[in-house]
Amino acid sequence: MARPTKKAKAEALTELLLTMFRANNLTLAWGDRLVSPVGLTSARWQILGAIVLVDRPQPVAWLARDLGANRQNVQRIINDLKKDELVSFEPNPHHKRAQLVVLTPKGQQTYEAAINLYSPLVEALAEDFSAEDIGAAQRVLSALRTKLETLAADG
Amino acid sequence: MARPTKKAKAEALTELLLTMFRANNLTLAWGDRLVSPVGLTSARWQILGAIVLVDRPQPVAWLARDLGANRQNVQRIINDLKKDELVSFEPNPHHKRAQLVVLTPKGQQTYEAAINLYSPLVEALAEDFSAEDIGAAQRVLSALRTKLETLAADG
DNA sequence: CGTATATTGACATTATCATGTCAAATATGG
DNA sequence: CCATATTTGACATGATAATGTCAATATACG
Repeated sequence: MARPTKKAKAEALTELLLTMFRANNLTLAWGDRLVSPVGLTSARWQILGAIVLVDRPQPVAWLARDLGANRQNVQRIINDLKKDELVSFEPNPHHKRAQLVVLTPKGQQTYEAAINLYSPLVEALAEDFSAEDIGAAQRVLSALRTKLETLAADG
Repeated sequence: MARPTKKAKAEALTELLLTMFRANNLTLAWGDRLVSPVGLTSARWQILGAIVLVDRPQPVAWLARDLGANRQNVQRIINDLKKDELVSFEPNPHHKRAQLVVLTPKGQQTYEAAINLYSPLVEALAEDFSAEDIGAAQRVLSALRTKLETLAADG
């Protein structure tokens, strides 16, 4: 049959989800190895990235929401980052307890070093794919994300 | 410029990876909620699926390799599944210690119940995507997986 | 057969994640 | 202003995952 049936599409999506689980874990492991020379892990790197990406410094709970992650785990990792002097807290004029998280110079250097390790490799990796396929994959996964976020919120 | 530059593709891939992290976590959480009525979790469900998919019963270590997961964690989960009488061990003619993992009738029923919960939802979810986009996403992620598996093995 | 190597399950340890609770601080609605 | 609900960081606890080690077993190779 030319037109894909409902079931065929559902099976394809199932296969995609299983592939995503694998690719996700492999990517995290790859990231761990990649940035370990600068003392980071995938998790710490992601959190540094979240801090860099926001326009203005935010408290931990906001960063956690941005990341779609657990507030408590983000807190723990950011506390670790503070011990390593990669981030520091600065007073929040709007909230006495919820301090703002900012990168220290060391934190900025570390993040840049991670990016410098990452950039050439992701460029090489991207060579293997067409821009169209990457775009299609992005469409599917971000739509999936939106859908599941809605489901998680409502129901 | 019409032709996507190296950097543009690399940025698109980076964005895709970040989306994948989110979609992966949301999918696992969704799966946890989905199959919790039958006493499963995403992790237990995946392992049951691996047991079902293989033609012939396999020992724990082989299943772990199939899943690309930790041998020890799979062992722990399968031990839990045995306590719940969803799987049982049967003697392996080729190996005295490495027993073969098989589903019990209760395990089969539970797995089928999970599938019955899952099927209509994944069909509904698949409606939102074109078969072409799903295929493209599958191509990208499985190529990514292959690439990273190679890197992990060599490097 | 005999030896070296690899595999496997059991066990222990540590790290990471998930979840709930609490008090302080803030925001909201009268 | 007051009462209530929400947010936030701190803390505790249990679940899950990652990593290393060990003895038993199996495999490969002379």
